[in-house]
Amino acid sequence: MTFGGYIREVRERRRRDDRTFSLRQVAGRVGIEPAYLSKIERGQTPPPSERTIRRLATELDEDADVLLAMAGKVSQDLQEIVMLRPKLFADLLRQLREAPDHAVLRVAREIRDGDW
Amino acid sequence: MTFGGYIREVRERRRRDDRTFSLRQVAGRVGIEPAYLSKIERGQTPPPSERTIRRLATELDEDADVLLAMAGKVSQDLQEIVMLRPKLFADLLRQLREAPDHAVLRVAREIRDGDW
DNA sequence: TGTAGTGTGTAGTATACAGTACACACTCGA
DNA sequence: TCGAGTGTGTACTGTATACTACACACTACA
Repeated sequence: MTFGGYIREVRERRRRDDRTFSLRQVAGRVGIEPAYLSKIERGQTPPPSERTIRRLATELDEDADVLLAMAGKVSQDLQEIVMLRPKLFADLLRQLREAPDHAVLRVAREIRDGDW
Repeated sequence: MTFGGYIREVRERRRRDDRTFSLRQVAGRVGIEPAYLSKIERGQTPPPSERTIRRLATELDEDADVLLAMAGKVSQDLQEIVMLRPKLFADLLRQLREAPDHAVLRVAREIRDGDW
């Protein structure tokens, strides 16, 4: 699924029971030109900036990290986490690349439960 | 420590026992113009592309992920790992943001030992 | 003393990023 | 039927990215 196509799909779905989800009105609330959003949704222009994607996520009630991923981006705050301890997190991520979801989740849970 | 300053430091250190680590020769081997490397080392221009940073890392025998971090970047391959399962890894990284190194290391070890 | 090698100053370039601005044709309810 | 609202085509803009090209002054040593 492409970024633009997904945005269009979600927007039109929400529009069915809320008329304010027209392309023009969403663009207005997000703070971009309608023509630009139109091009984004049809994939005629690459996905917008992180800032704009975040606003779209809020507006459409979608997960920002997922939208960013579809746009080929990684959230700036996550990048900063990695950059603070690059070796540590680079190794960890490469270890976890192939690990199944449940293994990663367990890891997260263990850490959260704070048995440091 | 800035990216450029660090590169200069490492290069000059290596140069002490290997004359081929002059700015010009390193630039030549890395495939960029000497004037450009000079500006990078003095911070007169922002750090170069990931590709060029990787070559510098190889040439200077430094860790690419660490150099990239100093340059304010995160390796593309790591970004791709996150983008494949954005929610999963976004949550994990935010959980681990404050976790001490040893806790993260233990997690990595457990995963590596494959008790999925 | 000249020439090979050193670092640096200045100017310029191609490409991508992240949009704006405005006009156009269409539709649909009052 | 007309006017408000809809999506889209075209043209343009400012800024950042990632460099190249060339000339210059200095040093070192043969």
